[in-house]
Amino acid sequence: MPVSDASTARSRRRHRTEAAILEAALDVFALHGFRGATLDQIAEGAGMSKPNLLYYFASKEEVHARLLGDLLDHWLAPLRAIDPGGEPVEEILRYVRRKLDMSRDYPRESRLFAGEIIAGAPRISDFLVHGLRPLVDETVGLIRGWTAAGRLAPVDPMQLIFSIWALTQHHADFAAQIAIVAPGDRAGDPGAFLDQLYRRLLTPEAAAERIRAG
Amino acid sequence: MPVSDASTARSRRRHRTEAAILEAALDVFALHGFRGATLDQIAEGAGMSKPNLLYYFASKEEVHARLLGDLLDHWLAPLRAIDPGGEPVEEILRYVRRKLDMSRDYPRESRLFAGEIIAGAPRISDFLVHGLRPLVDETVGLIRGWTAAGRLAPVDPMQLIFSIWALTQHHADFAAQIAIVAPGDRAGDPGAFLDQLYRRLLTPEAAAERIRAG
DNA sequence: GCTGACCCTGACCGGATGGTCAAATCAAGC
DNA sequence: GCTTGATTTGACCATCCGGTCAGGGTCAGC
Repeated sequence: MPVSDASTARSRRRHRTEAAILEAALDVFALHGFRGATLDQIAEGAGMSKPNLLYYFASKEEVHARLLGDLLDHWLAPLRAIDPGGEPVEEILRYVRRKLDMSRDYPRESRLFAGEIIAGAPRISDFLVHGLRPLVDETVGLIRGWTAAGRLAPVDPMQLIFSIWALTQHHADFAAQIAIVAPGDRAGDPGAFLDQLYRRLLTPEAAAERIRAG
Repeated sequence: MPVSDASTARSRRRHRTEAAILEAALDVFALHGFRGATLDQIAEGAGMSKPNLLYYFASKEEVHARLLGDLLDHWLAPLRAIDPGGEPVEEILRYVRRKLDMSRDYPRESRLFAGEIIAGAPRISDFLVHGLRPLVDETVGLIRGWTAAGRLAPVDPMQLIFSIWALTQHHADFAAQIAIVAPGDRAGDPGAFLDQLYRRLLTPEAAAERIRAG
């Protein structure tokens, strides 16, 4: 197992170095966007020289593409996790919670994505067209079905999805603003608020009355 | 009135040139952020040479600062327009509508602001601290009063304000994503959706009944 | 048609930026 | 300890960037 061992040890080492580069690159790209980021800054953040960084990644674009690729894999998971067989309101609330968790746990990824969209999505339009759109279409159909069955209050499904994206990503993308306007504990709990908001919006009238009567 | 005429004619001409520069600069800054924007690109967009641009503005920072200054004046207006003497739900819905109108009519300004926040708000923290925060605090107090008087369903006021910002700005900041995921008429009407959403959330009657139901 | 202030630009500068290269260093197998 | 391939970097390059400067054009007032 000499060759195999050596190769895996090397590959592990290589993997760690790449991870350090991607980590530093995420900081810089999330803060300044693709054009505003510099390889020198990324290399410094990763604790190495610029030529060494370019030994692991062929170009600035490649680093950026790798980050986006890794990110977009995660991006669709919460949408996919919606269970068509579940209770509609609870399924959507679960989706909201997952999205909010992602914003809390991966704020830089969220900002990277936001920056890319603001810049006109030049590098991720393929993902949006062939990855996100079909899944959204599917989910829109699912929501329409739920609404038609009276298990969900009648809402515009597309707008509903957009609203969830907006409300959850906001906490990551605009963290700097939130930290200034509502420093410390004054911000309240986004999770509880969103739960309340979507429960009120989505609970069908019949169910609401049943609860009222119950 | 020779001198006066000449001076106003010149000032008018100067004003037009500055406007052309700011117009082009808004395009570029909104798309690529401060660091990603270049003076050459702005000058080309404004149809002039870079040195001429720098004849009107001393530096890249000055162009950017001017854009932000002009923008931030507009930014607070909708919040200020909330009438403490009005009907709570309608006042907040009016605020939502105004914010949504701004996102529709000034999407580049919205993206400029968003990019600045994502970048850590290095150039607008003063505005956030001394302009936005006090006004938000005031509005939070107003909402608390309304809630205490039973004229508004009990909601976290700060979270309510954040949600309005998120939901309205989203349509400008993420326009590229929306255009791809829901091209053409499939997007529905954001105004109607937000109206429905906030009416359900804020109308106190619903809250009372929900509490009754326990 | 001369003057003087304003407007505009080509050429240029110093420094940053993405990327290359040859040489030095390191780690692992013998 | 020697070899070999993977890793790392200082020096360098072409280009771009923000900004300067000297000079030329424009135009209103005389």
